[in-house]
Amino acid sequence: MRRGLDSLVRGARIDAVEIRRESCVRLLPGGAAEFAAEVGGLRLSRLARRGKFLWAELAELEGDDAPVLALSAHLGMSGQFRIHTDVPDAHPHCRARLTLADPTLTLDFLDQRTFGYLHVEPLVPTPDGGAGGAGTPLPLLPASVAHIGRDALDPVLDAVAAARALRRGSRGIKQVLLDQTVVSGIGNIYADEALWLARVHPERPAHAVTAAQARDLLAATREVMGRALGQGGTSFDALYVNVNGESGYFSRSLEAYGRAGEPCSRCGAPLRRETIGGRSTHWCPRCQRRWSARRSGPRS
DNA sequence: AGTAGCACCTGATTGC
DNA sequence: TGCAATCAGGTGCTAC
Repeated sequence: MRRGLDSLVRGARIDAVEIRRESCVRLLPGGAAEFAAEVGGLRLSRLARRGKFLWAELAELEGDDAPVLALSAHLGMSGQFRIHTDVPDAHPHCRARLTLADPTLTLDFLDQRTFGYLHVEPLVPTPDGGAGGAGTPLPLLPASVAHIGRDALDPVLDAVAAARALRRGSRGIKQVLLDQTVVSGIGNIYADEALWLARVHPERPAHAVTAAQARDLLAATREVMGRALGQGGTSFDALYVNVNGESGYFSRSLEAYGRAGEPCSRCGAPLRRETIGGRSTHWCPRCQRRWSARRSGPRS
């Protein structure tokens, strides 16, 4: 989504804002009026993301002052950005429409479940030195993004520190993978896929994960997310599409997620599904043991 | 401080 | 056919 937006809207001027559902700008005290007043007339500059948070730096039309504001967004469960070269009738789930100039485009924010939002906020320095996540490194992050950890695919991610952080606490390792303050960008599907690839049980307490497993998990996460990105994401239906309304293909490569009852491609055991921590969780009961397999071979 | 539980929403699908 | 229950890719707040 970031790549698609960057290639199409970078540099465009925001000429008009139509908030079609007030709650999509709920983080602003002044609501739709404040949003429109803040972003109107500014230019969408670099598009960046960290984890699932996406933003555009907002540049003044003239002068080359460093941007101090960002138009940020979170897609929640069902958010989409769609770009049109004309002005079509708005989709029923269209929550906001930005009219852009230079180039002339219609940028729609769609969100069926309305957990997503648009926001305008200052860019602030971050304790970790700041990097824009996968994509262009940035010195600053939007204030609401400053609390999350570096993206799993961030080239500047400290893998040693991240692996150590994954092993802290009593929570199941899947919960820790989903905790965006540890490493960001890992969602429910990618957590299940990474755990399957690294052969780690989702409920293993974080402190019982070995250093080698933590390294494997991080590597598996990067592998899975990198491959998914290469295939345009894991979209399976019209709710999950890129800026042109196209679906990704990674759902065809899933090994665990959504495959309950099907044989594990490694060992043939039927995959299990259970709700863990409120999230649907899929794993192979043979490859992914809650506790390490008993040491084999003779003891001395 | 760390963690579990729940609220926030709409719409598609499933089951009676 | 109709209606209610269930489920969905995420985050953040509150209470313990």
